[in-house]
Amino acid sequence: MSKAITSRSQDYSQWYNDLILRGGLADYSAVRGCMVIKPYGFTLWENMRDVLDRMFKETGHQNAYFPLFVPKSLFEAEEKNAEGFAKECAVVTHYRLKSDPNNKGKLMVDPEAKLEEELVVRPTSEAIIWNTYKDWIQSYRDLPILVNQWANVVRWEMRTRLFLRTAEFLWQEGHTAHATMEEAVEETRKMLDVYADFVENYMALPVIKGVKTPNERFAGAEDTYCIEALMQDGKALQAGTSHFLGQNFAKAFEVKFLNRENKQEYVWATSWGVSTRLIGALVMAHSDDEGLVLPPRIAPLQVVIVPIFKGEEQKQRIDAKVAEITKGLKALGISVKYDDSDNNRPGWKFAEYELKGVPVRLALGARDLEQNVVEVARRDTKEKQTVSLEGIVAHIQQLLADIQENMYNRAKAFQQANITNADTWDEFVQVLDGKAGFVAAHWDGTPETEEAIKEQTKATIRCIPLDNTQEEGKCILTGKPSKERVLFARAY
RNA sequence: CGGGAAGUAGCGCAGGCCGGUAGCGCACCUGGUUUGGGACCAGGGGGUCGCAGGUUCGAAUCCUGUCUUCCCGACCA
Repeated sequence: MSKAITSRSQDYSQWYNDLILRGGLADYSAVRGCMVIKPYGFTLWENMRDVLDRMFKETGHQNAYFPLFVPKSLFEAEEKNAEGFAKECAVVTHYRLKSDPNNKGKLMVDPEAKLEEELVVRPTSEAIIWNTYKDWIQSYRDLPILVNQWANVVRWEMRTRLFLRTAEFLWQEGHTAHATMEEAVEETRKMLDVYADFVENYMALPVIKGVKTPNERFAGAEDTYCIEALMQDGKALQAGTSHFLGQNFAKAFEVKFLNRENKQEYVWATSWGVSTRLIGALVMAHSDDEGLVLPPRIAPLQVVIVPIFKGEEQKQRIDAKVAEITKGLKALGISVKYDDSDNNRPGWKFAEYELKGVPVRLALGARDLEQNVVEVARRDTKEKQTVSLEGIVAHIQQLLADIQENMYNRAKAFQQANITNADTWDEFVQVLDGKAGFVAAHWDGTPETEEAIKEQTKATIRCIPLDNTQEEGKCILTGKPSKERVLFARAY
């Protein structure tokens, strides 16, 4: 393994790839656009998943599972949704292979095993789920339905990037059904808040909650809410979405319920999701030129202990002390690894665990034992401190909390410093090409203007912030009147 | 899907123009010495040269196709 990873200033994209691969999160696979998530990366995902799953359950949701395959006729029922995804769908057309008579030892698709109806590999599950909900819902007493599923989906992307955009990815998709519009809207907003809470408090990543413009809206939704995060290179990344689907799917799939007045009504719907893309966001937001920097609350490994010793006698004394510390940490639910492997020396281990983003590293040697201290290094600031072994467990617990907070504060300061107002077209372009980040500017509210700005600058409207201050202004492109600024950025 | 680059041992690369015994560094294995920021010595193992065709007495090398990855565009979470 060579020493250095590509630095951010040298090549940001390569830096990102290096971190994923060398940090042990994922690998490329033999399948185009699909990656292998390695144990270290998957543990990270599991940690994120566990927290979210708990949050979903606390807000009244239950998990269920729906098929991977969606019959084409169901898929196309909600036209806007179908059209939106049509270009990137994998389709199953046959159900059998056979030996190739012209090519010994090889297989071919059996032309006689063509499916009556093609199956779309789900790019999202609204269709199959709403087709199912039709059977679950008769009266208002059956509502609401609050269901989430953890699943894989496939979107046949032209250009893929590890975690950010892969052909297959893991996610969760919540699909809820409600008796009233108000309740569905409330659900949409509630889950957006859950996402923001999770991303900010567990991933230490500040986000802006907003609503998408019609151009950026989910296909088939009435309103798409989002949380937008800012990466270190000044590009924005959509970290989660929550959709108010109105009655679009209920109408497409004839899902009606009998209300208290004994009248048939269409059901109101929401859907919401976050994906393994969040891992990409995490990497790009916090990490540095030495490797990953992972927030303690979701890090696969929170503490690593490296022994430094001469001879077996010293090693045994260190082992005994480490066992004590480890026991104390585990009792507090802190994950810890004692790396006493003999094939690498301490310096190598230091570099390795920095690359992997382990929040806290302890180095314990004979000298430390004599003085009853230990060297504590924190990954976020790379500071090293010699700390008394008395109360070390409590110290580490506090340090993990400090790191979590510091990472959030640092990212928050970066985000705040990179939201720039622009009042003229020149200013707008200058900011985008210079410091980048979010540009808060007036827009006349038309899709045409949004499209024109996108064509000229590659910047899109990331969102209209929910808590937006209202102020009179003029559209930076057309000069037409506007009542509020919207957030533009170049985005992943 | 267009434009560029690349694929040779687990990783990073040389060899390729000019066809003729497949190499180097790191990693790995064994033994020993080591251990406070990517250790050292000695010995050793490992490769259908991405894959499939073709040219040739002979192909990592030449030709054709194909797959995968990276970078840049159009499309998207």
